[in-house]
Amino acid sequence: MARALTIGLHATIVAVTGEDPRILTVPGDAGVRGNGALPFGPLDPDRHRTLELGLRAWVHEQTGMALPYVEQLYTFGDRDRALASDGRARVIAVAYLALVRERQVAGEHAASWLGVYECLPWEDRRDGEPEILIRIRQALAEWVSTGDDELSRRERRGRVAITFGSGTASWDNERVLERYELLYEAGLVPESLRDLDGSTAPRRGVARKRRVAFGVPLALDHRRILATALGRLRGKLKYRPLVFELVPDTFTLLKLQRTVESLVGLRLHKQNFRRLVERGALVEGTGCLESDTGGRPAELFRFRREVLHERPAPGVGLPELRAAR
Amino acid sequence: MARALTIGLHATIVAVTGEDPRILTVPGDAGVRGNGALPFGPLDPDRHRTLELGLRAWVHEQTGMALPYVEQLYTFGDRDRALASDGRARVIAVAYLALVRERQVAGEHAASWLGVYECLPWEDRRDGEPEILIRIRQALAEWVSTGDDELSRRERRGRVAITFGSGTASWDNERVLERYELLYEAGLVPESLRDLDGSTAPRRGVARKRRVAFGVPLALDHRRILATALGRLRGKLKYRPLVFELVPDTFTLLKLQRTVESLVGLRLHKQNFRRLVERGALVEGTGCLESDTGGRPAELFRFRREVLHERPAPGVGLPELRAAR
DNA sequence: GCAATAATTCTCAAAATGAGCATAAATGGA
DNA sequence: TCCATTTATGCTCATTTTGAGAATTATTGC
Repeated sequence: MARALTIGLHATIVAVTGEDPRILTVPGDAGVRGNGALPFGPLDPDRHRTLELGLRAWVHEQTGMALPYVEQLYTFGDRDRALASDGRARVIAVAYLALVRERQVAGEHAASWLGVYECLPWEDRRDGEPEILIRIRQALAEWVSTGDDELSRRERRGRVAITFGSGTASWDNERVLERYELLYEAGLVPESLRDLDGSTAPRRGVARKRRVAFGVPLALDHRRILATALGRLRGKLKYRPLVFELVPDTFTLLKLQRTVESLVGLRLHKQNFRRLVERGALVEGTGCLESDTGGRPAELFRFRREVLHERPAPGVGLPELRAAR
Repeated sequence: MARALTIGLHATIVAVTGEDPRILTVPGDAGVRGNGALPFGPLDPDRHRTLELGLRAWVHEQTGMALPYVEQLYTFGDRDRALASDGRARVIAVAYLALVRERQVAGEHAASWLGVYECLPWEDRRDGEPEILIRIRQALAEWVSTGDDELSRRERRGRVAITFGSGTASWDNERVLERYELLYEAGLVPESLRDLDGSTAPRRGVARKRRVAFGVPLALDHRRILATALGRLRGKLKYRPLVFELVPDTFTLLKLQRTVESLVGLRLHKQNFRRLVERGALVEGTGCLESDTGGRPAELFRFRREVLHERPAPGVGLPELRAAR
């Protein structure tokens, strides 16, 4: 009989608290769930009629949370992806992205919120280039220079330039996964070492013996899943009105902007942001005002759900997102 | 012991021949592979190091084809998705999209090309609205009117409007899957009937007893996978230079345009298409000319692979694709 | 040499984008 | 009370990007 197969259902549950994007994590078991893990559990072919229902069931069990917005993200199936896994079963992971409004976790559950940028600190450029990038660039330069031959070095240099930008070259805020995977390969992230240690067949091309390690890791390959989720979310924000899943029913335009900024990791031009949102007829004012703004009171808006039924690509939200200067 | 799990690896292999997008199909076994099927086979946890490698292995075995471009599409896991499947094992499908240049299938393999728009005829709007849409609209109108109560009818009407456009409302060429699923639910596609027949637990909400049936079906849920693939491809063409996977090394700009048009199902403005491609520095002229154009000879161009290393979002290709009038 | 057929170049108006200035409405001191 | 400060909101303006089409050029088949 061939090796057994299991399907893990994984949830990246994102909320934005204040100006911080967070994900919901469950405590780590020894080994498997080292530093906190995404909520996950195996698909039960008998109980779960669909993958998404199975995911919702596990999330509810582990965190008490019901998920209003869920979309499938990616299916991870590399043989060595679940090294820490006990037995010899091959574990495939189907990962989902869920968006919820900021809220407390019910007391009985051990789940807790973790800042996205604690895991991926180099992704937050709202205050300009974060200083950690200086050290990352240095470490990457070293990795480039330790390529075996000129060809390999050139290839490495190219990849660094595309993902992390070179000098003047620009930063593509959607390439979250590519940046993470580059760091992984360069051995600049604890997971690379961890995976190498227990592994009989080390991943191809992963550098050994490095000591620097950027960002807080998660259990297993969950930081990779998080990177996938953040990249997807950043992309989709630009053409679908997803932000509204993350803010309360009524909100000021600045609050909306801050929420978007926190996710895309960039500052936006205030007046133009407002223009976009209003031109797209995505929101409508409630007469009410929010007074504790620190200045002139701001009007409270609500999402016009109708747009979903009006325009064919209801989305936008934020087309042509670019950094404000 | 719980029910067994299997993972099927499915490939939607797209090529464009002349002005016709096609997919590669393998002959249908009795039952499981009724009208031709996408190439697929189960993941072998022992042999296949990654899902993608497993997919490539199966495709090569069944069609002799090596795949230059492959991307993961979606994972389908509904319990009733593989009704025709023999045993009681639950089959999850991981579907991939592959792009290849037009070419013959090696003789020894039974695979053959099938027109995408034979399966999804309502998706081709290059010559304006195809007439089949008249009949589809009629059938959908009937489906709307047979809703149980006013609420249900309104909801149905809304969905029809969003997906197939209502009167003046526009047609979103990316909503391929939503259109297919609507037809499925309305019982306007052979699969709905087929699935209902053998089913002990019929899908929720699927209408029974209809006789109209639009488009050529594929085995199992493969037409659903095809719809997913076409939608994804249409979306991605707009911001990534995928077309170049589908055309020969050198091509005229019109050939490039026809290839894009065939996939997006719309006509484009010739001069503007050229401007986009050239402004994006996606191509460079070879001095050579193609003479059998029927008029003035056209210059042959080639894809500038460098752009992948130059710009961060190398893509574009065709932003803001809209129908030419 | 002439009509027909396409490729290729240019124009031009309309819309969208990027950036910034100006004004309005609150607050907290002096 | 008046003023500096703070933020919301409204408006302008140069630049780019679309969308659409006219004009020009190079071949082929009579």
